[in-house]
Amino acid sequence: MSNHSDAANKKVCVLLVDDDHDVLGANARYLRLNDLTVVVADQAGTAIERLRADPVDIVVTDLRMPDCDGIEFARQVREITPLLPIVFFSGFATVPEIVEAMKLGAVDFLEKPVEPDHLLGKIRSVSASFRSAIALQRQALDISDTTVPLRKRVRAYEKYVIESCLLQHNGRISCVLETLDINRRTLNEKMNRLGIVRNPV
Amino acid sequence: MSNHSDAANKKVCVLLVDDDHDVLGANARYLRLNDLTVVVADQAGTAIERLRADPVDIVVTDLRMPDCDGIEFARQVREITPLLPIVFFSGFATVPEIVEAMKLGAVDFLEKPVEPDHLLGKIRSVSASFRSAIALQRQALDISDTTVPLRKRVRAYEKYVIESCLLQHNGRISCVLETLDINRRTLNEKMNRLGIVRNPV
DNA sequence: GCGATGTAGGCAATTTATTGCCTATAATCG
DNA sequence: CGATTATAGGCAATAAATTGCCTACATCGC
Repeated sequence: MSNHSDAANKKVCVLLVDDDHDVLGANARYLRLNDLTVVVADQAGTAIERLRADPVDIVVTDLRMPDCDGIEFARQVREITPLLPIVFFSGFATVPEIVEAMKLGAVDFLEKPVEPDHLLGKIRSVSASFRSAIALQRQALDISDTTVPLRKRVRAYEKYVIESCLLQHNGRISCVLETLDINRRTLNEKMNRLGIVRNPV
Repeated sequence: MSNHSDAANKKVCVLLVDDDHDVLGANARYLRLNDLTVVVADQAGTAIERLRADPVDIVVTDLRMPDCDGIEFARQVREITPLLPIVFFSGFATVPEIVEAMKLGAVDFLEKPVEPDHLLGKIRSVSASFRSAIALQRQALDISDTTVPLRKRVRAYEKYVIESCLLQHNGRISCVLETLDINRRTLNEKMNRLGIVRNPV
């Protein structure tokens, strides 16, 4: 679908999550008309599956979902892809929810109802300007108040470092070995353990 | 006094901005009792003056102020000190306000009324993470040129997480154990390995 | 003083991670 | 085609981290 190998004419691929089927359908249609690839899901579980199945460039999700709250969903997304930009929208959001979402690296927070056109603009600007140092920094440095095992945090951090490094060197393992000053066998083991997928260069 | 190390001796300096004099006074008193230096201001203009006059380590401000809104204030702060951590609090904040505040680099957003104790914990954790943030940033996020071993990065990150957590819970080991979901012996070992000093509570 | 609480650390068993050696599999080049 | 390069992974030795058990020490309230 969204083949990452050809940067020039690659379509931006959006994972759109909303439990309201009408809104979901309408937005998806509008985005597709505007030359985006759209993967839809009407709940968090499905969205995570889709995410595992197919790499996307940005996640746009409702904060309120029937099967799982958006913050928890964002955490799961972060475990799979620590770098993926997430845009939230919601009709009723509390202050801690918004703050937590932003800390989890949300790039924006829209209020319902979301204008399709506004959404499109947001997606375009985000996918264009993503990879701001601040976003990465926040994500890596954030310490939340909640109970998150140190083990888990360290794993997430390690994954993030390795993935960033991979991205930076276009998936060239030998460069990562050198940059991170690490034994090849160790890197292999870590990537397996952390579930880092090797995308073909 | 004499039982503190050099690093611990340096008091954290807080710029506290609130137009409610009673709350301002009460919070300032509480923070001072807990060994922080507090500079107060009851409006944005004065706060900016204070900021220019005297370097502070963290700004804690109301979002609503008589002479200027908090977002505009944060912009002015950013012009003077682009990296200074800002914590907002407010009773009525809109979604765009919170999002904008977080984008301007707010490190947190508290809801009024703010518990003095909660505020203290927040300030300590923020100033701690900020202190190590620069070092960590160099090691962890400056992926580009230098070869920084993954090992070293992970160590720095672990140290940073533990230290922040310690500060956030005012040095109470048992809380850290719970928050980080870690065995006591393991934490002890890690702290020794990473050279984390236990400052007396 | 005495017991309760919170903490540190020695020791040793166990688990987990690292890594060298060797082989295998693609892909690419000449 | 064969040689070269880049990579993955099995196996096993070794190194390091985790953690339970036990002891010790300080502090605090009674």
